[in-house]
Amino acid sequence: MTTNIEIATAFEEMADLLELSGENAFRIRAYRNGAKAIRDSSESIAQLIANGTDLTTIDGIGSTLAEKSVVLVTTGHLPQLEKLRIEVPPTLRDIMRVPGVGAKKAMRLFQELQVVDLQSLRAVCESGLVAELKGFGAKTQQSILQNMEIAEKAAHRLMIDEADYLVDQLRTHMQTCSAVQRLDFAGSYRRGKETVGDLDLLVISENIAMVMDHFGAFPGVHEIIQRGDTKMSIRVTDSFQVDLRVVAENSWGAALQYFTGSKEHNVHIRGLAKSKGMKINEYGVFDADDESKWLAGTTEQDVYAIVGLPWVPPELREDRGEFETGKQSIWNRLISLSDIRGDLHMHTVATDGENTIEEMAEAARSRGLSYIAITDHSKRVSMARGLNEVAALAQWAEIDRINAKSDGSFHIFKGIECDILEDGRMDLSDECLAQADWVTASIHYGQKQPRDQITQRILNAIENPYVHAISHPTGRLIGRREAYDVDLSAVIQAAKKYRKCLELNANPSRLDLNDINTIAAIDAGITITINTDAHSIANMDLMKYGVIQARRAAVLPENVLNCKSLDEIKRYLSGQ
DNA sequence: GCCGTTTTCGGCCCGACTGTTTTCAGTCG
Repeated sequence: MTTNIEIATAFEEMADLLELSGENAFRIRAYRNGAKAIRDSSESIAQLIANGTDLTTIDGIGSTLAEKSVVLVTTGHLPQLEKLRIEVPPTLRDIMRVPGVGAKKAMRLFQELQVVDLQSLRAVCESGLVAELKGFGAKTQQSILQNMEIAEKAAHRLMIDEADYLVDQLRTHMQTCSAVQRLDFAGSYRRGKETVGDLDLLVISENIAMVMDHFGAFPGVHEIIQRGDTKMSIRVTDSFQVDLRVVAENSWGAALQYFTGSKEHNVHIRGLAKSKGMKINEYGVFDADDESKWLAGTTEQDVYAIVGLPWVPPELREDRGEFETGKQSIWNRLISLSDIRGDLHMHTVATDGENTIEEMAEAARSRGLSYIAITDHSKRVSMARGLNEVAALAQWAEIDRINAKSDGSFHIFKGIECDILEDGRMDLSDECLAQADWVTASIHYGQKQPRDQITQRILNAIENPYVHAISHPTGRLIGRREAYDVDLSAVIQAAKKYRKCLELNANPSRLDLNDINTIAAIDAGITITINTDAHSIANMDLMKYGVIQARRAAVLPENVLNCKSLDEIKRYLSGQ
């Protein structure tokens, strides 16, 4: 079955190839918008088509893209795309990824120097032919050569915890500059995206030169890409770009709003302003008829208020419905880290963890939690010395002894991360699982199985009366491994029917469920868990990344099982 | 190509920086 990602990818390629052909810019944008709408859709487009749903009801999909979607899903081919691929070499898209080379330059390089890919681009740069092209010049040729490495490394993005580390370093460095009056990080980092392609640093200062000098002296700086009157960009190690923007005090809110994005969110809000006779840029909100008339911009709240919106939490600024009235009343109740009362997925030295049960419990207690579940691996995960029935029962007996010594303010639940075997059975017997307080089921092996088989395995686990939750339900590892081919809507429906939980795994390399799948789960009325899957005490600090991901799906505390108090969750687990 | 509380045509977000120009095009975010 054609996935949403496959359809979106086809439309994105259409957009790129149309852009190379010099098509109308708005037509290109329509393809990109359509691709985003499909990528962001929590429902399977192929399924919608199979159900006979009219795709033009999706915002951004008109009659043309709807028809092309149907053709692609039903035949597996998109004739227009295949025709474009003949007219324009698809490998020119790689050239467009070189910073400084867009569609126009790429197409001229192709037409005048027969450049078709990065390799031939390098050749014509090194032979000096590019510098002789009208409008290119020696500097352009030189910068293309320098930037090719970045394109060859293929869009290196930082995971959210790596970005966090870099932000800390930059913040510490910039705070020692006396000219900095205020600073914050905007962009996708502020929106809490699971990976970050660059960082946007915003500063208020009256001495721009001093701030820029200080920025350029950041110890990790690799190269200064550009430096203008208000904007400067550096590259830090591993080709990662950091942008600095220095703004005046009364533009702070407008600039923070502008640079937080997303691009789609900003396009939407500026269109909204325009329809109300106003213009928004990074300096403020202005009267469209008299642009000298400044209306707002000191705070983000002011910017949103003047176009008739409440302040939008950054995590929700993706143009996924945040402008619709009716969705906004819950924003002040979005989940935050302090709502988390427990952690229901973690490992100990009994399998592949680094700490003992008591150490994990003490670490959780010191982080303000009132309960944990110890969920070591089951025997199938032999690499981690997974527990068999006897070992599991022994561990639970030990947990009973530890709990018996407790004053009752903190509780350790007897849990297991039980493998869902390749043949669809659970790794431990029902008799054993029945004695656990908490069973979370996972797939670790047979991840390449076909869709029906993988889906059926997870459905089996959901139907098992002793299983409470499914861990990392799609198995993806960000940047390393794709999700397994699972029919998640079937999983969600089953979880709904059997009142089971789905996990949002907070580990930054998992964050699984992702934001879109979490939206789908919450919309279906599923209770999720947000767990660290900690293999050490230090890993318990990863909870915040799961919470950020949940906020991106507008999750409220009542949607999350481990936001329940200890008494509440005891009642829940005893089935009352 | 999409869209509509200015609705079936005529719009579609906006500005900084660079390199190449001699007033601007291309790229980027």
